Amino acid sequence: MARYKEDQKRASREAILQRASERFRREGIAAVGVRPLMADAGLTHGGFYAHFASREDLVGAALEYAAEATLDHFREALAEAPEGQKLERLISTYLRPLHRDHMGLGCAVAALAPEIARQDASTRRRFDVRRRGIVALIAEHLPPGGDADARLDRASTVFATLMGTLQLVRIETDAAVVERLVAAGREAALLLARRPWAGS
Amino acid sequence: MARYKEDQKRASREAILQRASERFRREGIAAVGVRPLMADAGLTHGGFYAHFASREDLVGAALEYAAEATLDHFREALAEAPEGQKLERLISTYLRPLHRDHMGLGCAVAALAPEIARQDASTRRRFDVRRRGIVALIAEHLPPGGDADARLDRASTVFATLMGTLQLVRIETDAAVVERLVAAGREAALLLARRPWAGS
DNA sequence: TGAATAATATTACGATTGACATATAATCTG
DNA sequence: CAGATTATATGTCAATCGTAATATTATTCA
Repeated sequence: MARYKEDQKRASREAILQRASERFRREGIAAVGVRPLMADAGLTHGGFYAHFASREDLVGAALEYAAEATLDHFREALAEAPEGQKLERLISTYLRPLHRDHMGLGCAVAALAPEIARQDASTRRRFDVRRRGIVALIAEHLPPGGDADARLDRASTVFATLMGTLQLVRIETDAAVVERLVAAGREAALLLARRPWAGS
Repeated sequence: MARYKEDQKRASREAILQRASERFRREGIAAVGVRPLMADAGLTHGGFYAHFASREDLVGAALEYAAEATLDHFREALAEAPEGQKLERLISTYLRPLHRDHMGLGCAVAALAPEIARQDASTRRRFDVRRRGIVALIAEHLPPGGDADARLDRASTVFATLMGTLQLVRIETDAAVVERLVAAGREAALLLARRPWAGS
């Protein structure tokens, strides 16, 4: 049944997705064509349509892939943090220079949010499920209290602050200002996360 | 000296910039070519290089233009607000549906932050001056107290939260979730802006 | 071994890209 | 009106785009 080494096709698809998710984040979705992408994955462009129905389809799949990778990455960072410092670790990890300087390997929302907003609703929905995963991860590590919805709402604001700060920092050209922005962003995120719940 | 109606060239340049700043925000910088852009401005593509040294040069100028327009827009919104409600008005204006639904006319940072981050440092610097203007505008309307740097730092966190929230909302496909995100974002921005200054 | 099939390569399509050289048309000076 | 000059238009360049049809290579079953 299976000609070629088994899993050959799956491995190729995985390679394409891995490269696409990285290059989309680093260079932007619109800036990366099918041909250079396939070449980067060690293939020629002709075979592309054996793996994806269209470029649009690849974009959706690559966004899923990137979000999944981001989620795994932060889950690992959380697992390594001592109990009681999970939230600080998450925030520090998100804002650290390593993350800022490698857009291609970091948070897909921070790297692509406006471009994702321009995609069709169907593509956006493919990504959105995973984005909520990141918010849920933050919600899990908020101080106890509040109902599930309130916790998700608050986690969203923490995430918005972190993501917004990271994007501002990536634009900033003055290194001293970068330091101050990061410190202020971290402090703000912690404040939002730790304030008392509803009726004090 | 002046052949053609005077200011003809200036008017053309202005038209190109106006269209470019809008289409870049709506469609993304990488997605808009010189030719369709010139056609949109009622000109043909050949004359482009009489106005700009290169596409890259246009990008920088259009980013300046967009940031300037955004700044004017929010200055007007602030002028209309009654004293003592300036800050709420700024936050509400930033997060209202009109702004969310018209990316081409809204905040250039929210529409283009990651793409701006990918530009050369020189292009980034052209934009960054204006971005700080928006932050300064927020800083002016924070509660009294704190030194100038502290006020700018705090204003940056408020802006990061607003911008991050707007981007998340633009991705979200569920209308009910959008409402909740906006409410939570507004509340968070106000909280960050109004917390007491020194210790405690 | 040879036929069947699956994965990838080759080649090509029309359309579009940024850039530029040259031609046209519109305006003012004399 | 004549002539100089300026703004825009036309046409072209190689390169690249997404997509697809077809050819080639690699693998396994009979």
